[in-house]
Amino acid sequence: MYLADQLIRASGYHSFSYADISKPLEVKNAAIHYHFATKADLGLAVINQTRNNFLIQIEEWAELSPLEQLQAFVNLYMDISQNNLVCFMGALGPAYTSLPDIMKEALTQASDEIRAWVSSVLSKGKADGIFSFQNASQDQADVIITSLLASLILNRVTGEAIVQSTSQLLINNILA
Amino acid sequence: MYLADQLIRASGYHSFSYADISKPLEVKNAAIHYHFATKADLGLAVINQTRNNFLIQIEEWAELSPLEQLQAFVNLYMDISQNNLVCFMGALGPAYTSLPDIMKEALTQASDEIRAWVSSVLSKGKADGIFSFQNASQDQADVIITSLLASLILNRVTGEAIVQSTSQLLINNILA
DNA sequence: GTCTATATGTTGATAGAC
DNA sequence: GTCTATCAACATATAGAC
Repeated sequence: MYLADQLIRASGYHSFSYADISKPLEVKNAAIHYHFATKADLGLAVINQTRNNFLIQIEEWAELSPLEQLQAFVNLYMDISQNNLVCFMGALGPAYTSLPDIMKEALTQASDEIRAWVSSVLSKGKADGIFSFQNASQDQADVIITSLLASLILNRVTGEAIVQSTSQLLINNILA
Repeated sequence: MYLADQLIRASGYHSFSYADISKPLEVKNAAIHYHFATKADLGLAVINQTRNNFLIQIEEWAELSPLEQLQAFVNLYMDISQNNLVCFMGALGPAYTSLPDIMKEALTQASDEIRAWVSSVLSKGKADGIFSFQNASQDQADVIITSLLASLILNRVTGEAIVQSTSQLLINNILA
């Protein structure tokens, strides 16, 4: 599970095999199939675990200010970049059309959850007077999410710390 | 070539096979190998063709104003979204670590070219007084590029027209 | 330049013993 | 719950005829 997650975020759903998981665990691939009948089941489990982790996180952040919540969200991407990975949406999203249906559904639900939360944080911050922006909260949220997501991708392609500069800019841009 | 490009932008380098190309063309896979000895050669050709197209494009845009140039750049993403694809960087970047070395190099060079051009357009626009932003041109360019790139990804995952709203917001944000 | 034929490896997956 | 053994399908790639 943990390994599958790392492998997916390292290079995607189609780039890893049961052998990549069973070998490091010093187990046979049949053992993996016992826990996850098909590869789609494994992929789905990874998505849903990530969704669940996110829901737990934002629950823990409930008492923070909108700015602190946004900072905490950005820090998720920082952590991922330090492991030289991309986020699960960036890893699975581009191959969306080639994913099993059950993974597509879960991925779409995940995007809904993330977008709704960021949007709500921005709305609250705007109402509190800490954030200031002209556009709809959802549009502003989408700019932040998409930029962070692809910053992780460009981090690896360019070898530069793109996510560092973009995340700072994105936050500064909406500070009142 | 054209087909390989479409297939890569549809779901990535690892998701298509020689059969996906030879069948629609009503040819045998050996015929493809004649033109591209290895799959890596084919992938490299797709990247370099895209790079070349981009260099030709910005050459044609040379006489436009910085704002028009930025608009033209954004329109590239609009066109891609209408075909329900992602850009080649979004398709190949997440799988970067699993790509053949020759493709990695070309992809890194492509990112350098794109980032440098957008950054230069923003610099010119700022000098001309049409653009206004606080941060380094490269950082501002990176926010725009990453947001557009991942907007195409989220377009497909969410089924919504994310790239429409984000691109408008990104341009409005830097207008003087 | 495309074909047939084939080599060689890997994939996800299953049956049945322990 | 993990093993051995095996499967069919598919992958990339090559040799040699036309």
